[in-house]
Amino acid sequence: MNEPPGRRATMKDVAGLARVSVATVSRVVNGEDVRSDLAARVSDAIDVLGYRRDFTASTLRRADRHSASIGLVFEDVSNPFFSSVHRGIEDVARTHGTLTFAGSSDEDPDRERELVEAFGSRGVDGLVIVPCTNDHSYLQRERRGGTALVFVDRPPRFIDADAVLTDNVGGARAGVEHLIAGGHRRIGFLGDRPAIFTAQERLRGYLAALTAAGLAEDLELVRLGLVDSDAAGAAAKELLLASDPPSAIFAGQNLITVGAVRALRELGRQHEVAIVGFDDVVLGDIVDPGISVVMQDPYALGREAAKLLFAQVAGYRGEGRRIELPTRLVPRGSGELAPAELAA
Amino acid sequence: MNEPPGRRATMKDVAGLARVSVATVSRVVNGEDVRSDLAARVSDAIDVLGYRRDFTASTLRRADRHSASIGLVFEDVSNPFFSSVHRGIEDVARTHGTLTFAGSSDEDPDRERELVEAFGSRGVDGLVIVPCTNDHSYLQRERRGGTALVFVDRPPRFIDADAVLTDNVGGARAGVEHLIAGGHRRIGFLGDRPAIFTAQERLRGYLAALTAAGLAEDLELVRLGLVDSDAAGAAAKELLLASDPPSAIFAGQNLITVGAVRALRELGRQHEVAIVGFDDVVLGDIVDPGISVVMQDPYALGREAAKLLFAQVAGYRGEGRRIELPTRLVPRGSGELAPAELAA
DNA sequence: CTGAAAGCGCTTACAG
DNA sequence: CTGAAAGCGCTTACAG
Repeated sequence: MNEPPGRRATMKDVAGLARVSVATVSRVVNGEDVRSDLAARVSDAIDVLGYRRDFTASTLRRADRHSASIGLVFEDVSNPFFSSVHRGIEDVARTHGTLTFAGSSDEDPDRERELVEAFGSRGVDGLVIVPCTNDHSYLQRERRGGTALVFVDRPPRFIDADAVLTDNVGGARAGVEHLIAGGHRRIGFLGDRPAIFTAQERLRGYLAALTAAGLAEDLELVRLGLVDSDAAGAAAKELLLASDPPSAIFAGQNLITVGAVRALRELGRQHEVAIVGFDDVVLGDIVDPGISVVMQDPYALGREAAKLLFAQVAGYRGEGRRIELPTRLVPRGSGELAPAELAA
Repeated sequence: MNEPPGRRATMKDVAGLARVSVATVSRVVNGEDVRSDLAARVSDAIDVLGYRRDFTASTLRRADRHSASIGLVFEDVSNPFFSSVHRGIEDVARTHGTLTFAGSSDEDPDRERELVEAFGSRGVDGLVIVPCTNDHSYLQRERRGGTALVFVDRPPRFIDADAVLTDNVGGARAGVEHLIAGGHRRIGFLGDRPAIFTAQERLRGYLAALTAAGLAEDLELVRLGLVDSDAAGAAAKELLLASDPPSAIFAGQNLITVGAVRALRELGRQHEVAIVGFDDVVLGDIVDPGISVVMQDPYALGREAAKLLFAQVAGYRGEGRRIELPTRLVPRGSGELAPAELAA
């Protein structure tokens, strides 16, 4: 580590060594036509000096002004759902020679705005955002500055923008209908914070399934605001230990499913109480019983969002587009347990 | 989406509206002392124009030349291990007002170098890298340019740099010794590609445990190059269906553990063959039997790496430092199954 | 404290 | 095709 950090070579240095103008160096670096002997001298000088162009400086002066970077705002980069979205975006961005900034909002609106601000001040070409704010009109400023904008997982509010979503209502409804078809009449719902769009939608799907089957909704069976696995586990226990407990549970999200499944095991009732979860969970096929889930495709969510984003960067200026990706019900055992009355 | 993307306001625009020089606007933006009436005019103009400083342009001219951005090179941003490292780095970077680029190399040396190149040309202040190349001397160029550099999960080769690693040898050894203490004499090893440092080290730990116990090593029991869960599952089956099969398995990594556990279930032998895995796996406590693991702490790996990185950014220029984080053995059932001879 | 000027590293009209 | 000059948006000596 002992070498002093020397100054990085500049185009001027290269030009001096190659005895040409900086304009010529610029042309060589950018692959424009240059007389071959000059080009050779420039290439040699570049090698000797270990020169590399400062891309951000070039962005400042270039006609397109593209930074070839985009910013991603997730709830948490380490949540498997979002990290798959991330990878989907990265793979598309790579084909556009674009690098990705990523950051976690932790569902804090201030953090979200700070990230957008920081990305914006670094001149990103676009923003992919999983919003936690209620009002997204503040993003109008980025839009006016020419920044592309796509929402993923949750839709825009008070701004017209592209969005890529999962069919949350349909997915939840299919999961709950599956339980109803299995004979269940009392089905609990464990959900995330009601402020979160996907949590609302999945609750809607749950209620729609009940209504369609002519089942009364019992708000005693609905628990919201479950922020992590532990909260979900506690809520599941409460539900099951109450009088007139549900015979089945619909879990609104991966961490909630994990918590609920743990709770069932702790009560020793994993073979009695049915459960279907939204989102796949690792090892869900190996647990006994296997965990039935409504799968969504986070990688595709990211990939589609990135495609829309780069269409904007390339010039698309139409109305906000909306893509809704389907879900898939995967029965593995836990969702196929019969209610106790029938089993007996 | 219909508004035309207007030009972004510049300092010059603000200066014009506020009837001051751009130098004064710069001073206000940077919180330096400015006469209060001028400062007020500038603030008003900033609000009216929706002005925001171009941070990258300021980096070009600023004395410190810091871009307040760093680049992360992972194997895969969506692998739960790396995404936890990512989050650990992000949380420290945030306290330094620094944004993070992230990219996936997929164990492709060319991809790794491309990412480093791209980050470097965008002037990142530092690089945190999980290398897949054999020779890291190419990073000397970044170092000379003043870029901070920290290796995480895998050590530097042919360059002296800071590194944050897990005690892979000790962790694997402890896991295998646990199986030996349970009475196992034939223990299989399922490992990742032998080119990967952590795979080598964990194999070393496995062999060290055998040697210390006076057990002969049988290369028939060692399967390497398992790139995903499916490959690991196939290798596990092969091992168990051979003549003279092992009574226990040590799995070198989270995806391998998942594949091996699936294979055991498919063979219906999950209650007969013991298994210990390196890395925790989601729901590992819920499967029957629970999956015993050697846990490492990816979040801490990221956090410590980022601390070293920012120490360099702040001026540290000493020898390469090395931090090795301990592992923790977590028995959950699968690692405590007795060998068949004893059980019978 | 304030402003005019120079300059960070680069690209781009503009002459030649 | 090549080079001198201007300028991208900003900060920083330098005079006043």
